[in-house]
Amino acid sequence: MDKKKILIVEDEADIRELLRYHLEREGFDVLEAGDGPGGLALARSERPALMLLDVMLPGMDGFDVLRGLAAEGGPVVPVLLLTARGEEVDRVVGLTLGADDYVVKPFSVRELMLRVKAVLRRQDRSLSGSVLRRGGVSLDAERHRAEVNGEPVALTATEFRLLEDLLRHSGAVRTREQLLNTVWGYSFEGYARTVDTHVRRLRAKLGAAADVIETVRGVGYRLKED
Amino acid sequence: MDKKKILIVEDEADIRELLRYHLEREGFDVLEAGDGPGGLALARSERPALMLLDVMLPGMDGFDVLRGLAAEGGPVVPVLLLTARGEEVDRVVGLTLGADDYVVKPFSVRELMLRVKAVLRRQDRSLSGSVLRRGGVSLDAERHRAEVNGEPVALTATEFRLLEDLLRHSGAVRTREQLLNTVWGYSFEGYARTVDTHVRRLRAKLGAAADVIETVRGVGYRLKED
DNA sequence: GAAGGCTTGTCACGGTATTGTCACATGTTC
DNA sequence: GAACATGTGACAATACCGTGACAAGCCTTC
Repeated sequence: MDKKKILIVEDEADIRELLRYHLEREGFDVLEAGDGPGGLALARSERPALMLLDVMLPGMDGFDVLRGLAAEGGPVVPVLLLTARGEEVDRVVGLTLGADDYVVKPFSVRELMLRVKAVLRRQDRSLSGSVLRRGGVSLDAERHRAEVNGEPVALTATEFRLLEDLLRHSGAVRTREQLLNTVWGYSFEGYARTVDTHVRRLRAKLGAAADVIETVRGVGYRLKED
Repeated sequence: MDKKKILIVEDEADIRELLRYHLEREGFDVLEAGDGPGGLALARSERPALMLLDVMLPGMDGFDVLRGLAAEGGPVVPVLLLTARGEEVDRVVGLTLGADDYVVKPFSVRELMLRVKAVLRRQDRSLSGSVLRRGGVSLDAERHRAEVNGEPVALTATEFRLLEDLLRHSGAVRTREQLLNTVWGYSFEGYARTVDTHVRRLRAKLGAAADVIETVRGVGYRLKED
């Protein structure tokens, strides 16, 4: 799972543009639909991680879209509603129909982004427990604690994210490129072999369990399977 | 155990409807009142497990209701306050007057439900009241009071909310972003390092117990585990 | 409503842990 | 052994956090 997909359903092109700009800057993949039926179709085919849904749409409005989603029964698409100010009743109906949250227009971009992340975080958390294990290594993302054979190990922020990424992809090879993108962020432009150095430091701190990180020559690194 | 009763005191019928819908879906018995006196009467006669109380009510407002409850002396009814955005002062007054928690409107339904359950859980667990503890630090949300090794400590509103958030997530790392979102609110647009300053002030006031707040370099802050 | 104190958000500074990069050593593949 | 990939040690730049200071806002008090 790389970039998360976010679907914007909004009839005003300006606002779509604005949202796309900011969402992409945050590292999301953006899909757009200008009306209800288009939005439903994309939600169905692309299964976005989140849908930003305008209530006021010509023809099939936001509520109809929500009903359409509910009618399908399949995996739920989280929805963040965009409502115009003062549409009190609307937000009530919307939340009743299964939206996860809503933002009132005109919204501050910053606030919207925060809510987007909040909804996604909730989603993530409900999916995966926060303690990762493999071999003698365990890592608690929420508490930001790492242990080797029960002994706590002090990792720096980068080392922690690196180990977390490897653990989340246990058994799969991670190329230096992939690691740079997820651990360092999409905007990092640097020496690919920086990864090597951090792997080294991580191995040193893991001590006895250093060999859980395998080198895959010519490709990248991988966490040893059980 | 039969269903728990929850009383909604709120003048807007839409919102009552919304809350009833979701609460019943979660398996609660729902009672409604459209004004303060009605709410008080129902609280008295039905002894609900929890009361969702809007602050802005015509005539007798939420605070008056809280005072009314306090005046009775009898078994306490837990209260979750619904306040409008920006009524900062209200929160403090409300918590001082004995509310257990508050939610800022416009709220996300999911968040509200989580808080409802949190308050009920707290109630179940500790008949002794909603006191959070860790190390030598104890914090009584109901009375808005904090103690270190039995000695009362005077905290400002922000310090209190900060410590409360950390205590509620004991052991988990809270990033500056998360803290800004929950302690300061989504609409706060400001310097992330404001958090640092408040942590510093909090630590200073905690004196001997200052080290219960751990710094997790590159990530955020965390409350020390036992 | 003026004065003063308290609270709060920002900022700049400085020490320090962390981080990225490089040069070179070592290892692997053919 | 050549060509290439990864490991290692060292080092300078950077990021990060704690701290002191300050101004604006707010509340209380007179």
